[in-house]
Amino acid sequence: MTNLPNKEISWHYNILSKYCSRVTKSRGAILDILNNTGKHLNVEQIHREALKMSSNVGLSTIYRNLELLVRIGLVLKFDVGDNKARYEIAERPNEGHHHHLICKRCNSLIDYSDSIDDEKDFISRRKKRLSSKYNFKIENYSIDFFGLCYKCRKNK
Amino acid sequence: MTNLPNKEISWHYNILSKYCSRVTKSRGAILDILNNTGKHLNVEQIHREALKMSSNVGLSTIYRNLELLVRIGLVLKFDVGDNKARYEIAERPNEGHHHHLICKRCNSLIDYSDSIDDEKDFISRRKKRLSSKYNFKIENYSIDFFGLCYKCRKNK
DNA sequence: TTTGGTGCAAAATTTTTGCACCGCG
DNA sequence: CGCGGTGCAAAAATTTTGCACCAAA
Repeated sequence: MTNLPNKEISWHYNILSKYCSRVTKSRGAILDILNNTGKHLNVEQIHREALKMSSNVGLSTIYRNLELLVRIGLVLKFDVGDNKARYEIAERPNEGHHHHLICKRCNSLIDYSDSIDDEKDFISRRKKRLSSKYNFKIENYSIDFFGLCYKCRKNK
Repeated sequence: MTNLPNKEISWHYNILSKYCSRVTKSRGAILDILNNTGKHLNVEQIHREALKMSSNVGLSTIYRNLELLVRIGLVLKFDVGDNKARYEIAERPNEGHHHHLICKRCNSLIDYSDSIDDEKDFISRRKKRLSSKYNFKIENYSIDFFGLCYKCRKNK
C-alpha cells in the first residue's frame, strides 16, 4: 500500500479509530482513495483502485466498509440516477457539504462549490427551523440540480 | 381502473400525451398512484398498487414507464440510501421541488415544505449563477437533509 | 490470544432485455 | 392496420450473507 498518509496526522484516521475497533488496510485504502481523488466513485471503481493498493481486497469488504464509513459520516453516499451507489469523501464529519449538477441525459456530474456564504446562511436558517419543527438531528445535507449539460443540449 | 381523473382536465395527462405517442392504462395508473398518494414509493409498491387498478401489469412495464415519466419530468427519482429507487410526482414539470429529511439510521423519510419563499430566492440566485457558469440547463433540484429522526435519537 | 475483520463463493435483490403478442391511435 | 407498448420469462447487474480463516490490538 503506497503513499499512505501518516495515520497520526490525518484526522480521517483519528475519527475512524474512534468509531471502530480496528483500522485495517482496506478501510484506510477506501478512505485514501476517496480522499485523494476527491471524486464520486461507484463501488466497482473503488474496488479496482483498492486492488492496486492492497492486494486481494474482496468486493464485499468494500461494501461493508463503505457502509461503515457512511454511518460514521466520513463518506457520503448518493445516486445520480443510474441505480449505482456513488461515494465521496465528506468534507467534515457532521458537516458535509456536497453539491452537484447532474445531467438527466448522460448522468454526468459536475461538482460545484460556489456562493458558499449565501448558501451557509440559507442552510443554517433552514436547519434551525427544521430540526426544531421535526425534532430531527440534522448532520449533513445535499443540494443537487438536475438538467441538461452543455454537450447534451447541443446534441439534442 | 377506478377513479381515473378525467384525461381532458388533468394536466399530467396533457403533458404525457405531448411526450409519448400513446397514453396507455399503465402509464395513467402510475401517474395516478404517485399523484394521489403524494408519497415516494419504490418500484415494488408502485407495481402492487398498479395491479389493483389494471390487472396483469408487468413489473418491467412499471420500470419502463417510470423511466419515461422521469425523462419527461413528471416524476422524480431518488434514493434514500437503501439502494432502492424511489419515485414521487413532480409538482410541476421543469420546476419540481421536493425536500426531505432522511434518517441515516432507519432510512425513514419526512417531507417538508417550509420557508418556501426564502428557498425560492436562494435557489433562483443559485440557478442563475450556475447555469451561466457551467452552461447547464437546470430543470429541477432537490435539497435533502440527513441525520437522525426522533425515534432513532431516543433509541440510540 | 481474542475476536473483529476479511476473502471467497453463493444467494438475494433489483433492474434490464428479448420476443411474441396486444391494442391505441 | 401499423407500430408503439406490454407481459412474461430469462438474464444481467448490484448488493448481501455465511463461513472458515486471518490479523490488529
